[in-house]
Amino acid sequence: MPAVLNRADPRLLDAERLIQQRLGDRRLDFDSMLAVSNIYRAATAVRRRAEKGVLSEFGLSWGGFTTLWVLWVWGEMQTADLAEECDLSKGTLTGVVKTLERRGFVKRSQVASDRRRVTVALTDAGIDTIEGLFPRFNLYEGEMVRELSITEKQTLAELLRRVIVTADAP
Amino acid sequence: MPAVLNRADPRLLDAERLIQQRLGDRRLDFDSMLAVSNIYRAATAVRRRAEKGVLSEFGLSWGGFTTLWVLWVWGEMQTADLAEECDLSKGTLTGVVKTLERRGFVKRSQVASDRRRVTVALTDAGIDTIEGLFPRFNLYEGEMVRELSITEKQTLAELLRRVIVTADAP
DNA sequence: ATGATTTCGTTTGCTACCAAACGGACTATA
DNA sequence: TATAGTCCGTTTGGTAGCAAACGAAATCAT
Repeated sequence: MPAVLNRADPRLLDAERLIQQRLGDRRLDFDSMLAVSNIYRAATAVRRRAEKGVLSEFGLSWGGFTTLWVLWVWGEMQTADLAEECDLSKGTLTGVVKTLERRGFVKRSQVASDRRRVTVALTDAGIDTIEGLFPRFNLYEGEMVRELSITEKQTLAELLRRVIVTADAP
Repeated sequence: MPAVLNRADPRLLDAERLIQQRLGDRRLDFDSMLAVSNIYRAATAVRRRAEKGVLSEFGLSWGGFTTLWVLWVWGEMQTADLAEECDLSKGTLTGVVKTLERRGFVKRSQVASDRRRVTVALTDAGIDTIEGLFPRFNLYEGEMVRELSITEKQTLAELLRRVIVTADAP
């Protein structure tokens, strides 16, 4: 997990040796460690980059963008479905939607047939925003993986997909 | 980014078609989109799993664990170096260290030669914790990538490393 | 039907995270 | 040695994120 594990310098070997020393006889699964820690570091780097670049111009966080995007593609949704599709807890989604509502990007409506339920939909301003933003965001995504060939992007996505399935399994 | 993009069902095609429809004539870099969104989803899944499993038993967050781990491997460090190695802003690190200090895992010391500076070191309790925790955490890491061969783990780590370098570049 | 249970979204209390502002401590230039 | 500038870690103010508690609404069981 620390930055040093990915530097192409002798400290990497130092780090591995130090870790093994701390561990004594216990065995160390270095390949798994590096794979998992790189997933996390890549996600952090990619998210920070997006939020500082494209997203900040539109006053959106990563979660806010995701929510807007899902609503744009799928249209008006009930909050429970929206939370699942955005991979957020329902409590978190309440807050994200509240922020988006304050910014004027979405609106809530109560469902007549079941008054516990609430749907969320984009406003016109929300539609304008996501339509202006998404092409730029997609370019940014391309930038983030510009060192990878198409095949490598697909490999990366597929390997990650298998990790997601494993980690999400009950 | 939404969950549906990774389901092996016709909705994936629906999603791609819907997105393209919303985009009109603008081109869509689907491979990059899927690669980037899977990085983020995998990181979230893996982190959640760790925090609900291994880490919760020790009362640690992901960031708290990382900090403990770095201090264990490298020994006492100044906060600026620690923040960089843990990939956290200095403000965030202050909070994480504060929490770890409250739990009795680390202690701070002022540097005599420069009284602005502060070092952080593990306490005995912190050492016991990380020594008990790390082998379990490494097993968990193996679990998260158990569907991948050794070669695939290395490929994944290498592809991600290239993304990290790109995203971290100024 | 009515009481108990379940199912909604929201609220609450907490940690995490960042950027920017801050104040104390060092340093360089005069 | 002043004093202006720089460099520390901390604080502040904001969003994000979760789990658990909550109140209202629907449904189930009797």
